[in-house]
Amino acid sequence: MNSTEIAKLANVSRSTVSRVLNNHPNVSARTRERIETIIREQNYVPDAAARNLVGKQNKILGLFIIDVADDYDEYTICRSPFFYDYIAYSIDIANRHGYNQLITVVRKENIDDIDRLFRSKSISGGILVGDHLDSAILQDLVGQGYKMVLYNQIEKSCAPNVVVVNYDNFKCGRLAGEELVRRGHTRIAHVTGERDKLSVNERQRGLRAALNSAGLELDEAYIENGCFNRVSGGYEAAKRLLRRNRDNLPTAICVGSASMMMGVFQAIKDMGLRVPEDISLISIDGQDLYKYMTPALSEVTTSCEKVAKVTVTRLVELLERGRLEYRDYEISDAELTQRESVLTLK
Amino acid sequence: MNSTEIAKLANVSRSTVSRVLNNHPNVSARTRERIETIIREQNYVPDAAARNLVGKQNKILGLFIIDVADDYDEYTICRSPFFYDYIAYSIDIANRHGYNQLITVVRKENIDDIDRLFRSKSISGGILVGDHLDSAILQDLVGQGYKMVLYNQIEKSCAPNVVVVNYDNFKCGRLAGEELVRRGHTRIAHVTGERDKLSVNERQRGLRAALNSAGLELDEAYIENGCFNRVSGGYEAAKRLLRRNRDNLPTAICVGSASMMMGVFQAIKDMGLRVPEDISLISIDGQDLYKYMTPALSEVTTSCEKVAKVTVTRLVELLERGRLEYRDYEISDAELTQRESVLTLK
DNA sequence: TTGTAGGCGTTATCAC
DNA sequence: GTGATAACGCCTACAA
Repeated sequence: MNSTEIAKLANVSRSTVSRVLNNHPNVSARTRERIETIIREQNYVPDAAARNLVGKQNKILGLFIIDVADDYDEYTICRSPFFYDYIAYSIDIANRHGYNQLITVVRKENIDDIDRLFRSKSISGGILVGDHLDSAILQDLVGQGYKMVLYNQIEKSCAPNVVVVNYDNFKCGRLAGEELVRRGHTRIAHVTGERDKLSVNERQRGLRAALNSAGLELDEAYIENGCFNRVSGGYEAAKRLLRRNRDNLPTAICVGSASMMMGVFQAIKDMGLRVPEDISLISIDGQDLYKYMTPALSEVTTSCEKVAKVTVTRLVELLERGRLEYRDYEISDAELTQRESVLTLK
Repeated sequence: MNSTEIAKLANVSRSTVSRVLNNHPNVSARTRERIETIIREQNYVPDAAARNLVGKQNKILGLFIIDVADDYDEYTICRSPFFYDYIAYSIDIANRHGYNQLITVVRKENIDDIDRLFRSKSISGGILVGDHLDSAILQDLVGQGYKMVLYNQIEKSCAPNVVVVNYDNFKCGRLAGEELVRRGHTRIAHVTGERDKLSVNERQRGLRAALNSAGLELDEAYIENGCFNRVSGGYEAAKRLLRRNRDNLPTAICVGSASMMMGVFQAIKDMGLRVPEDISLISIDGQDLYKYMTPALSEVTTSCEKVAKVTVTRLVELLERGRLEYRDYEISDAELTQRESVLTLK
C-alpha cells in the first residue's frame, strides 16, 4: 500500500494524497475527507524512508549515553541510578512529543556511531549525556551542524545547532555542604568522580563554598576521586580515603553521585564502621530506593524527570523551529532531602 | 557526500561503489581498496533512508514496552525494576549486534504505534514486553507478518515470523514456595498481579505446587491481586490482604514481582508490622538494591541480562536468517537468593 | 483546486 | 569486473 494506490482509490493524483498527508491548505474539504477515509480504511502509513529521502526530517532522536571510562566493570553507565531514571523518563517524554528515541551506548570502540547515525540521516537530532565526550570529537560534531543537546558536557552553547543543558551542580554541592555544616560536622570528606568532569568540579566548588562560609576548609587529604558513574568507583575511593585517614577519620562524607554512594555505603560497612554513628553520609543525586535503606540515605537531588523534560523538549523545539533564541539552560531546582544518614553532632 | 561523488573520485560508477559497500565479491581487489580508501577519507556513510527504500532492512529494532494498566500513577512500567534492567541490557546488546533500538512506551492511547512503526518501515523487527497486549491486536500484528519476539505474552509461537520467549514463571513460583515451606511456614500468602497475565498465573501455579507437595493449600483468602508492575499495586494489595486477614495473619508473603515488593514492604511497615519477625517476605524477581535494604530481601530471580540477551539475539537472528528453526524459548535458570527477609519458624 | 514531472540516494538487473 | 538503467515511495515545484 502506497500513495499511488490511495490515489487510485480516491480518483486523484498522488500529489493530492501527499497534500492531505502533510496538511497543505489547498485541498477541497470534500476531497480531503474522501482521501482521509480511504487512508484510514486502508491503514495506510507513508514510508518513512521515502519521506526522509526527499528531505523531510524523521521523528527519531538519538540518545547517546557516553560511557568511556577506562576500567569497565559489570556496570554500564546506563545502569547507574541517574540514567536508569533518565532513560525511562526521556523515552516517555519523546513519545509524547511524537518522537522515538534511538538509544546508543557510546564506548571508546564505537565512538563514531554518533557521527555515523547523523550522516546516514537515521536520526534528526541527538542528546549527549553521561561521561564527557572527548572535546575534539565534540568540536567535530558541532562543526557538522548536527542538532544536538549537550547535557553536563560543556558550559555554554557554542553554535546555533547546539543547546546546552546543565544541572546546577554548584548549588547541589553547596546544599549538601550546608546540611553537613548545619549538623555540626567539621571533618568533612568528599568522594567524587573524575577530575576533568564539569559536574565533578562544580559540585566540589559548591561543597567548598559551603564549608568556607562556615569558616572551614575542604582538606585535600579528605578528597578522593573515584569513578562518577560506577558503584565500584565509590567503593574503592571510599576505602582509599578511609585507609589514608585512619588516624583522623572524617565524621561525614559527601558523595558526588548516586552510583558511588552505593559503593561508599558498602565500603563503610565492610570496614566495620557504622552509618551514621561513625560516619555520616549525604549524596548529590539520589534515587527512590534510598528511602528503603537502613539508614535511609539523605540526598540533594534535582528532579531527573525535569532534566529529561528539558533536554528532550529543547531538542524537539530546535528541530521544529530550526533554531532557538536561548540555547543555554541551567536546571536549578536542587533540593535537600533529609533522611537518616546524617548524624547531628552537638 | 553520496555514492555518486565517491564514484567520481574513484573514477568508477556508482554500482561499483555500491558493490564495495555491500561486500559483493565481483570487484577487483585494487578497485575495492581504492574505493574503500576514498570512502574513509571522505567519511562517507550511505543514506539509511535510500537503502531502506530499495528494500534493504534497516538496523533498527523496535522495543515496545506495553503499559496498558487502567489506573496510572506516577510510575511508568519502564521505571519498574525489571524493565530498568531490561532496557539497559537490551540497548547494550542490540548495539553490540550492530543494531539500534527504538524504544516506545505503548499505552492505550498510542497502541497502534506498533503497527505504524512497522508499516512505515521505521523498524525491521520488534520486541514486545511488559503488560499483555490485547490478543486481538496481537493477532493482527502477527498476521501482518511483522518479525517479532514476544516476551511473556503467549505460550507458543503461532507463526514463522514470531519468536516466543518466556520466563520459567512456574519454576520461580515453585522455588519461592519451597523456600517458605522449608523455613517452616504454613500460613503463606500471595500478593500478585492481574489475573489474566500469563506470568502471574504461572508463578501462582508454581507456588501452589510447592505448597501442595508439602501437604499445604494456597488459601484463596490469602491471595490478593494487585498490579504487577507498580509499587502502588503492591502497596494496596498488601493492605487489603492484611486487613482482610487481620485475625489470622499469614506468617509469610510471596510477592509476585519486584515492583510490588517495594509496595508490600512499605505497607507492612506502615501497618506497624515488622519484617521478618511478623511477616516474612520473598519476591519473584528482584533487584540489586535488595541487598542494601534492611532486612535485605530474599528473591527468586532469573537473570535479566539473559532475558535481554535471548530476546534481542533471537530477533536479530530472525531478521538476518529470515526464519528460525526453533521459535520457542524458555529461560529457566531461576535461582533463589536467600537474604534476611524470611524468618525460620521452628 | 488539482495533476504532471523530476529528483532524493541507493541497490539490483542486465548488458558488456 | 564494470557500467548503464530502472526501480523504491514520497514531496515539491510548476503547470493547468
